[in-house]
Order: sequence, then structure tokens, then C-alpha cells
Amino acid sequence: MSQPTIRDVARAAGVSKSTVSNVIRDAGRTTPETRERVLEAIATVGYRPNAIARSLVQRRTTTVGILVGDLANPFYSELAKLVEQRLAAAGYAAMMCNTDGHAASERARIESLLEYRAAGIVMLQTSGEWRVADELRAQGVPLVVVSCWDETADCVAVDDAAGVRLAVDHLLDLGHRRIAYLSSGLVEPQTDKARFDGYRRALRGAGLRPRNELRLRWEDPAYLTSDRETARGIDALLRGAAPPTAFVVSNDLVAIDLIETLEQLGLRVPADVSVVGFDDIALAGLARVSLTTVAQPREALAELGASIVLERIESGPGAPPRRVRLPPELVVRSSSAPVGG
Amino acid sequence: MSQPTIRDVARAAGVSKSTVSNVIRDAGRTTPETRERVLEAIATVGYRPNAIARSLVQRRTTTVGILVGDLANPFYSELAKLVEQRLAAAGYAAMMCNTDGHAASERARIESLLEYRAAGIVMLQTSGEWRVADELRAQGVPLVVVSCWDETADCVAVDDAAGVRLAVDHLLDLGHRRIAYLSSGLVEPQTDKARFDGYRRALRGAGLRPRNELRLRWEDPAYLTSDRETARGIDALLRGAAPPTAFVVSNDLVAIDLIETLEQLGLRVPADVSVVGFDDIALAGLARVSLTTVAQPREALAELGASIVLERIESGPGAPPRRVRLPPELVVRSSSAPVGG
DNA sequence: GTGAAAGCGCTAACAG
DNA sequence: CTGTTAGCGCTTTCAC
Repeated sequence: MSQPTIRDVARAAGVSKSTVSNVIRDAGRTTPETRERVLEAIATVGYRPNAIARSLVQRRTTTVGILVGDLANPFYSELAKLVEQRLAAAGYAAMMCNTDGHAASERARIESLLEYRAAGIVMLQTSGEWRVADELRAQGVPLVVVSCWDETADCVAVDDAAGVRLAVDHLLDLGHRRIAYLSSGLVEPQTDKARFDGYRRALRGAGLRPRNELRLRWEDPAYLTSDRETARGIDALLRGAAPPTAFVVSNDLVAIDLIETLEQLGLRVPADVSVVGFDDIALAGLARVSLTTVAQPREALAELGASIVLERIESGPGAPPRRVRLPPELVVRSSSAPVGG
Repeated sequence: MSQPTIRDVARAAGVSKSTVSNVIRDAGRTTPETRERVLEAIATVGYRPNAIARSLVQRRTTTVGILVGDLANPFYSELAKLVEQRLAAAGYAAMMCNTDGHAASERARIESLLEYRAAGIVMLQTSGEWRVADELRAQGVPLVVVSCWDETADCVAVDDAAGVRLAVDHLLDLGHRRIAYLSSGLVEPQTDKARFDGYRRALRGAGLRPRNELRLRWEDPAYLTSDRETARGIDALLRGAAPPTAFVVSNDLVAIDLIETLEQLGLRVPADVSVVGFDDIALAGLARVSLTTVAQPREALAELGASIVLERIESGPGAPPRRVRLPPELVVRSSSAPVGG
């Protein structure tokens, strides 16, 4: 036979279904004795509530979707873990969806979450290629975007411009004047734009003019596998007339990749070139890597992100938008040093 | 109003609920015209099937649980990603649960998955502290354990003993004779045992006697944060009468930690001491890290793990147990070198 | 080919 | 305080 139902419990305890339901949800008032009998019956028949049936009748689930671009990226997997833990603590289950960053699969995954009637959705990284937020709002499903700024939805992210400014100021303090900016397909265009703006403004603030040839982009970041074309580009840049003495990189993974590339080209980091990353993933702290970087407050991002969806789920729509911007922090390690070695 | 139901579609198309259901599932036979009308109605009312209702009536979900010890561990997050992708491709949703490696939370998470009536469960790492498999078998929920050997359930794992033997043989070839074994709380006791056995047998095979003082254990691995006590232990060992010239470590993360510790103690790797890890996480391949290690076939582990649960879910119980052991592969990088530098 | 009817397991009024 | 009733949205016989 299949799983025992509330009905089996009722029979075993000699009461009605509703009484059983009442003691399970401890709603209504039940005599201690009946309650006891029901509890016993539950134990003897080995009853386990059916969340599916409950969801159907209540017309709301306790499932929230977590959409993540690349779960193999340590920054996101850590965020995902933290969000999941917070949700679980509140009694929600997390449906995890890896989107690969493609709008198409993002769409498909959201469609699927809607069929499962997810009570809310947390996105870590969004393709930004279509109006997810509007779509979900139309369905009445709360959405919060974590770790990247989104004008159309609740979101919690680090202050990207301020973070990059921290990085640039640090390099300026070290005497660097020709500071390049390297971005990558690993960060959303929106976020990248904000970070680049921070870079530009920081330079301007120091009376320096951002130069176009110092803005680089690693289009298809093969993540820990330096690609040759970019390496050549960097090589050319460094052999040019006014080579950069430092790089601000929009992402730790790419920063580490850059360091590898530089060292393959025979340059020493930080003696010849300084590199500053963004994120402060665990890897950056390794003695062998020791990357100076801008740390994102991951715990806070996850905690707030989860809290906001839960709040929206539980207090219904109509609450004012919540957009939180958290302060970044510079972590100085040994990939940056005074200019000129 | 809330989401449109099959009933709204029926009304809009001027047919019955069952006819709509038939075209959705394309079961039964429907006239092309009726079918067309229904499809149109679906589009106009904006109908989206309710997976919850469907699951309830069919008494089976298309949800599978993924239990992972630590999603922040890159080895597991990559496995989790691969498993999720495979499941999604087959039309299943993944409920992700981080267990922290504690039996208590593992239990709680499984309880929750059972309430959601998960159709199957994939475990990446198990606490091994209670009989999960029996519990689940009693409930009729397929379980497959990925990446660690489990006698009581379907499982797919690398051949641990063979992997460590590869590592030891490599070190023997390099002339090492005093080879230490360092294990850690990061790997399940079961797995650790198998790996240690491989180590012992490999030594014996070379006519060497495994010595107790060369077996170390990093009890509470602070993962990328060398703890002092262990550092002292290693220091003592290396200053002893017959210090090891090489370490086989049961896990890459710990191997990297060990390298950091050794370098802090003033030893050079691999000049003074060789280190071989296990897993081949992305990190190990970084030029700055360049860890010689035993690679696990992650894609194959994930692919097989997912395929096996799906098979069990779809073909019901009674199928013979499936226990797959995959061959490991040695990846030689620069943390190992001939003895004596 | 299509529709009517009977639930899946549970909750939520509402009577008693 | 407990039981009866009426569904939640869908699938699935089984008549027509």
C-alpha cells in the first residue's frame, strides 16, 4: 500500500479527518486526550503530511526557486548555499535552477518554476535579456535579484561603483597612473557598466583621463583557462607605448586568470604589474594566489535576499520596493604593490 | 483573479475539462479542429498547467532532491550543477538541500523531501551516521549516492583505493619512500577508509611498511584556513627522526591547505616535500597552485548518478542494485618532484 | 471523439 | 471541542 493519509490516522485514532488536521496544524481547540490519541495514531501508522495536497488546497506552496547563472562559480555557489539555508530555516524548500546565463534557459526554468507554483524566486545573476520582473509581477510571484542591481525588481547588491573606486584609489595611492580596466562576460552587463563607471569616476576624481585602449573585455571567459587571443591582446597592450602598470578586474576569477596570463608573458605580479579583483572568493585568500580584491558581503547579500522574498511572500504584494545597496570592502593582499616594483 | 485553470480553458474553448486535459497531455484522440480551438483558448486565457494538482492526482511528482554536504565546496557544487542539468533535461525539478554534513540536518532535509513527495533523491556525500537508505527504501523513494561508495544503496563513485594507489605509485616512482597520508573531516569516513587502504596496499606492494606516525588526520578542516594545532603536528613530524618526503592527501582542498602550512613552516613544495591531492577541482589547475592530484570523472559521476535515479523512478522498484565504480586518473602537475629536490 | 463523474490528500468554513 | 461538507486543479476510467 502507498503512504498513509490523514484518513488512516483518523481511523486509527477513532476521530474525524478534521480533528487530525487540527492537531497537525495545531489550529482549533482540541482536548489534550484527543490530541494525544491522534499523535499516537500518527506515530503508529507512520503518517507523514503530504505537502503537495496541502499546497493544492491552500493554493500556495512553500517552495522558492533559486536561479543561478553558474553554480560551479564559487561566488554563486556560496550565495546559493546561504540563501538555501535561510529559506530552509524558514520552512521553505529551494528549487535550484542553473541557467547557464542564457536567456532561453532562464526563461524555461522560470516557466517550470511557475508550473510548480513557486511562492517566490531569488535570482543570483540574471541574463538581463528580457523583462523577467514584469513577467513574474504579472503572475504575482515575488522576485528578488541578489548580487546585481536591477531597477525593475526588489534587489540587494553591493555598491559596484564604490567598490571599484576603492580598488582604483588603492592603486592610485600606490602611485599607479596607467590603470587598465578588464571586464568579462562572467559579470552581467549592467553590473559591469556600474563598475566601469566607478573606475572612470575614480580616475577623473584624481585628475586622470580614462583612456579607451585601457578598457579591455574578456568576452567569452573560459574561466581558469586563459584564452590565447586575449593573451595576445594583453601582450600587445603591455608592449605598447604607454603600458598599464595595474589592472582593475571586474571579477576575481578573471583576475586570477589575468595573473596567470601575465606570468606566462614573463611579467611578475605585483613587481611589474598590480592586479586587483572583485568579489573576494575563497580562492583569492590562498597564500599562493593572494589576490588584492574588493570583497562583497556575501552573508549579508544572501540573508537580505532571502529575507526579502520571504517577507514579500508572507505579507503579500503592495509592499514598497526594496532595493538595498551594501558597502564593499577592500582586502589588500599581495597582488598589488607600489608602481615600479 | 488567480491563475486560470483547465476549467477556464474548457469554457473558453467550449469543450469539457477532459478534452482540454487530453490535448495538453496529448492522450486520447482529438479532432484536429477541437485541438486547435483548445490550443487557442490556452493561449488567450494564458493558461499554465499546475504541476501541484497534477502531482496530487497522479500521486507522483517530478521533483528530485539533491542533498549535498557543502555546496560551497567546489567539488560538490560542480557535481550538483551537473546533476541538476541532467535532471532538468529530463523534465525534473531539483530541490537542493545543504546538509552541513550533520546527520541531524540531513535527516531533517530528507524528512522535508519526503513531505514534498520527491520522486527520488541524489546524495552527494552522506553523513553515514544513520541508515538513510533503509529509511528511504521503506518509503519507496529511490536513492542514489554519488561520489562515495555505499553498500546499502545504488551508488556511483570513483575507485578510491585505485586512485590513491596511483598517487602513491607516482611518488614511489619519484623515489619517495617515507610517504605520509593526510586525511580530513571533509571526506566521509567510509571514503577515507577506502583511500587509506589503497595507500597501505600500495606501500606494501612496494615492500614498504606503512608506519602509524605517518598517518595524519585534519579533524576539523577549516577549509582554506590552516589551523595551528595541525600545523604544529606537521612541524613536529617533519623535525622528527624520519620525516616524510611526500604527502598523499585525501582531498584537494586539504592538500592546498597543507601546502600553505608547509610553506609557512619554511619548506618548499615540491623541492623539500611533494604533495598529491585527490579530486582535481578547478583550483588545482591554477598555475599558482599547480597541484598534482587524482582526478575524479565528475561529468561521468553526475551523469550516471542522475541517470540511475531517473531509471529507478521511471521503471519502479525491483530493478537490481546498481553500483558503479569509475576509474580515477592521475594528473601530474608541479607539487610533486623527485625526492631530494 | 468527447464528456460526466469520481476522486488524489488535504484544509477551512460551518454546523452540531 | 469535534465532525460534516465542499472543494483546490487536475487525471482517468467509463459511458455516450
